[in-house]
Amino acid sequence: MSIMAFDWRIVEEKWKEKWLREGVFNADPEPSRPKVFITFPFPYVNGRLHVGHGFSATRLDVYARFKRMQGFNVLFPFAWHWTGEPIVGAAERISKGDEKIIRTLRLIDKVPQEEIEKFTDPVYMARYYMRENKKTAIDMGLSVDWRREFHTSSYHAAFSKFVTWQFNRLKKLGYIVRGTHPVVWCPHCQSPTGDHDRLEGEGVSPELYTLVKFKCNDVFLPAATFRPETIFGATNIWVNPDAIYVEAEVDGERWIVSKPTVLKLREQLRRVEVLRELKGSELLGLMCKTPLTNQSIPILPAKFVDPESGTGVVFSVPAHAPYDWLALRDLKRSPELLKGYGLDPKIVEAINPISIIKVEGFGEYPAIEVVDRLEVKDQADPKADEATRLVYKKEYHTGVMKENCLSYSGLKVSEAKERIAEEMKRAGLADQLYDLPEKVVCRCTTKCIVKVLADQWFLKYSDPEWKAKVKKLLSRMRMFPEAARNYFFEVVDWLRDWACARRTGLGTPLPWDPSWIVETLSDSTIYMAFYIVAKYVNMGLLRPENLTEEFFDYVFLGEGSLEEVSKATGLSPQLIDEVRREFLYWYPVDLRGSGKDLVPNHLTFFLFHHTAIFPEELWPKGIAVNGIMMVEGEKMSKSKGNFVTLKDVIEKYGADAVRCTLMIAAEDMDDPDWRSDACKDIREKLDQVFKFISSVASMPSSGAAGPLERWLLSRLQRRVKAVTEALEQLKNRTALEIALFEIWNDVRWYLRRTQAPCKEALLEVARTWVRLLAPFAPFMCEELWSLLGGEGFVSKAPWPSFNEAKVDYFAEASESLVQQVMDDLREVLRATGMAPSTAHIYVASKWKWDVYLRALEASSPREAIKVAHQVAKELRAKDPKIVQKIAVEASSVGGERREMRLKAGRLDEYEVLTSAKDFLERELKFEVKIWREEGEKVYDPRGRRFNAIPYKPALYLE
RNA sequence: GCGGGGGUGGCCGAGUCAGGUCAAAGGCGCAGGGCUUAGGACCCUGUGGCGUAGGCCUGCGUGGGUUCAAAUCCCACCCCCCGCACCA
Repeated sequence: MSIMAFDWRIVEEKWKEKWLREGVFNADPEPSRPKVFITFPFPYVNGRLHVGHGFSATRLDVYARFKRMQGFNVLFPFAWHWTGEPIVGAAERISKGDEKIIRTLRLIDKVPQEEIEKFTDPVYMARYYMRENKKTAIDMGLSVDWRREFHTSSYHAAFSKFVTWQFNRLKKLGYIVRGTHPVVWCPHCQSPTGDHDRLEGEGVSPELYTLVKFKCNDVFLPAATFRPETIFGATNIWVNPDAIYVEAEVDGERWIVSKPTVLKLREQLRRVEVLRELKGSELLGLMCKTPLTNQSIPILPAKFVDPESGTGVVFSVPAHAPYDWLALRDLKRSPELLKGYGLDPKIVEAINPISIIKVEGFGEYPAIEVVDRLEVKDQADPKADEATRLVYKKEYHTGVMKENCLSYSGLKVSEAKERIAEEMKRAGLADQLYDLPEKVVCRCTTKCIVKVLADQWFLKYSDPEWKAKVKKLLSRMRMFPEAARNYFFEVVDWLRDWACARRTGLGTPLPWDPSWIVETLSDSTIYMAFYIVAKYVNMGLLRPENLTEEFFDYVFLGEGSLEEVSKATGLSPQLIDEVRREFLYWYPVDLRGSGKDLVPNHLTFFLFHHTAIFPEELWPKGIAVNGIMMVEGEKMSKSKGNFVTLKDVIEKYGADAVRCTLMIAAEDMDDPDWRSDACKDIREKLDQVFKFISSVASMPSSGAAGPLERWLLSRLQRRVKAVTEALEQLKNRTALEIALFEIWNDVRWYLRRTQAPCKEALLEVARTWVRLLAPFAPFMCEELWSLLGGEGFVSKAPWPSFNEAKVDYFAEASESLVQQVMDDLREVLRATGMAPSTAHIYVASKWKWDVYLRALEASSPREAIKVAHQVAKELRAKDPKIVQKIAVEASSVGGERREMRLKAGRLDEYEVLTSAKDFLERELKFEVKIWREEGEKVYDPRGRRFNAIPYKPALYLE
């Protein structure tokens, strides 16, 4: 093969086929070999795989390949997620001829028109993307055992049987409960409105308001509030005089609320019967009783009261709520307005704010102070919102209830709030209502409300004992990076019950109530166990009807006896036993990895379900969390049009280049950024490596091995060690940076230094290098491995092990001296601007080395100086200034370099530099003369030689 | 608001846990030179400022502090990104 002709298209095609044909990545139990079971969350099949998938999956694939080369029996399976709504939704939109989605499919996913037409069938669409994405995964070089492939939902009978077993099990264990739950709801679509289905109000979720009930004659006015603790400061009630209110029977009690409140209450499972409508103004002037304190307060008009928000009834706390103070002030300022409503201005004049909360940095009336400070004009001024937030925040965090708050006096506001709400509700003085703090509009343009769904099925993630188990697991798992562990702990604490069934979409019916479908995140928590079963299903040895409850109980949990299970399933005991043993071989999962966006949901659910169902020894061993893919510095999205599919970039740059670009983009939880320029650069770099290594293979033998070769191989060993350590920690970026760039730099320096490259040494470098790169650029490395005469596949070649015997500190120290001298010479050239004809180099005399090496051993600079002078005295050195300099120089050396110099010991600098003389002259283009400081007849017109210190020879240029 | 992660040179990004190897790895970009018919690739040099001798000054979000010594340790503050649920 010519060294110029590296066609990655041919090479990738060739090895891809070989891997598949020979089943290189198929893995079966081998009890004598240690195993590693690595899983990637199956992708959803509503579109093509993108570079984000590529990043997460390649990271795991690199680890899988690394471990495989280390001799582990590695299983890396793959499957597809069909469960959920979006595919069905997309199919519907296509049926309706939605241009937007059709254009996206055509332009981004590049789906042929005739296929798009068939996407009106969601199952067809899922099949299409499953097929396409599998091709891409293979093209990408993922080292997958494809015999275990499957997909989810009822369209895969065997998988459905598995989920049925899982959910029956969870229910039996008491982890599934029934309950009610508030959701954002579109009254038109009659379904929950998720974030992605909204025109307005992204991120808004139902908030729980307390309804404080004020009795007015024989009816109640329930005022909605986030601040029930301020009830002690209530001076009046606000209603909007122009809004329509209703008097209604609510669960047997008579309430007055704004008209839109009726629908809200009904959707929150309240029985509401409207008795009459009335205008807000009709309520003005009536007197109400405050709960707890039983004070009489009037109902007054305020324009800021929104009938759409809460109940349209607000209680006024002018001391602590800016809006209330503003509305009150507005009334005080315009008595004529009151008269218009037939109210006596004296009522308002008599109202004074009541201070009930002590707050740091504020006086009696924080609301008034903030209104004044921000110069809020009136209740219509937008600045009133800011004032409200400010007071709320400050009082919530630092406020304490004053002595006029009954038994709540002295409590922190944050505590009082909870307790008052709770106790008033219990006493029937308050109620509750969910509402949206901001407007939410459905895609269908309908304004959303909160609906409380009754009798939903929940996974009881709130269960403290369940949480405790997960925490136990978390504290002992391997976690990459370590910072993710804390994140998980927080998520576990924060997690509430999860609605685990839905009415629509693809999926597996809930076993005990088939009108529901198991929700998409809930059917994907322990399916890694199914990879073991799937192999037998795909071989035709297991059929869906064999997969009974007894079968899974036995295979996964060891429950029941072989005979019984054999009878129940109609399978041979041998087969059942084989599956059981295979399961026990591969389980538990050693590593599962994905983006950090899956931490608060999928990855945590994965842990929950494992602790619920499996015995401790089968709980997962490790999780890897990575960052979120960016594209050219921006978040990737189909709507933005910056969506990068793996298929496209693999076709353009080749899988090896794509893999390396992704792997060098980020590690740990940092967000990788896809830049096509970077990929182009990597492509060129790989081509260059290929060219070099293939040239080594065809190089005529030459040059004997000497110090330079020892240096090269010593460096190589350091690289081996560093790459291995990085890969163990999934530090892909670090590992590839060393494997691709640092080794390249070493080789370059070697080739520059030597006039006669040594083939043996270069072959050793090449053979090692190819294996270090193989997890990252497997296609190219297979090709190179075979060019170098390597045995079998590089994918299964032994990983280079660090050979300490080849680390040569002396060679490395010598080489660093040469580099130091060259740098110093250049520095002088730069500073003086001269073009010398000769450079004289003077190496330090022996006694200076004695001083230097002793100073180098010292533990601190102070110590180094002390030791240096001591040694110098013993040696009767005359120049304390140079001794000082040696000590300072020695103590400024640290880390790896210090270790190297200590281990190298004394260098014969004269010898080293003499052998590098030709090199220096060649590089610097002037004559180089090397002298010993203590030599005779030394040419040294400026007496420079006395400045020489170890590793820093003195220089004289002329 | 709560929680998680961050702020380093033109850019990306190591270094921070165990203070001195740090004007700060590596990559990209840029500039000069070499090679070449030319361009690309490749190789060399430079890339904070100053400097006719290998040095000095300034510097790692801001302001203090500890230390012989701080990007690294302590305190306070500012800023940025990402989650916050029925959704894959």
